[in-house]
Amino acid sequence: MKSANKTQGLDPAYVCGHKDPLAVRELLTKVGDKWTIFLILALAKIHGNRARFSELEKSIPHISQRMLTVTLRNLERDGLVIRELFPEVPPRVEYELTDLGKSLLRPMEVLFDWVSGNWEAVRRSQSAFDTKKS
Amino acid sequence: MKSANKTQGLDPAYVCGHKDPLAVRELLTKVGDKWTIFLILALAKIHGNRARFSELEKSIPHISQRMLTVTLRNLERDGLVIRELFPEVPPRVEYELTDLGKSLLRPMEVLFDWVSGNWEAVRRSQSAFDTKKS
DNA sequence: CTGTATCCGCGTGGATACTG
DNA sequence: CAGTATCCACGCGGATACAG
Repeated sequence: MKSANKTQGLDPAYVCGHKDPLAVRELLTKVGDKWTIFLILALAKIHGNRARFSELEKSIPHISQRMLTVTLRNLERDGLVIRELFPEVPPRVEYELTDLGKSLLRPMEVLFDWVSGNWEAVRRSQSAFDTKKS
Repeated sequence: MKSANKTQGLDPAYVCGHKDPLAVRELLTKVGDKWTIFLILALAKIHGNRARFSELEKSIPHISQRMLTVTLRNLERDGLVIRELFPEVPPRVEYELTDLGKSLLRPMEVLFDWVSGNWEAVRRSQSAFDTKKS
């Protein structure tokens, strides 16, 4: 199958050395989405892997109702959260992280912590770069 | 690891409990970008935190020349990579991860590994979801 | 309270052509 | 080789209105 795709002794496409590179890239795009990250983290920490729609909305400043709904639907479809509807008046809906969703928690936290700890350094670098260019 | 819990019991906006929530969200969007992730990982592994333009292009299937250039410029501006031009004919340009860039390596790998290890489970969940809905 | 539906402006990014 | 410059199609996502 892959007999002669060596350039200098290493696979040039090693990063995508998967059965389905497109699927990997697609999923990577999804889990890297800012609303997805905020949602996973919020869902985990508000009470403990479980929260209702309105709580999530309050916990994630500036997210539109549309994006909250859309992102939650995608997470449900991807098997990362479970949606539970309580037929009350007024209606109540709770979302809970699945085991798969919980397993994504660590990667999200790691990424979020890096951003939290380094955004100021990045900002300084940007300023220096822009100054040098002007 | 639970760095965001520096606030009292239950801050509804704990996720954005930073001096500049907008900056954090913005940077999170950038480091979550698929081309950024592939680029950081490729840069680190081709030879060892250093590679030239054409090598990166080969290592990241389907990336356009434009996006490679744009992403590299942003990474340089953010202080994650350093660009070094060798005035030869033909010209040669090498990019190298800075210390800040290297510190982002682990988060990227963690996220990438999760995707690599779970995209099939996600795909199955999607199929089940779609079947149930149709 | 928890959505769904529609409109639509705007940024993202591919394709293409050209340059030092 | 390593870009830069344009054009422009497309989808993301905000705003708004409405519903169960």
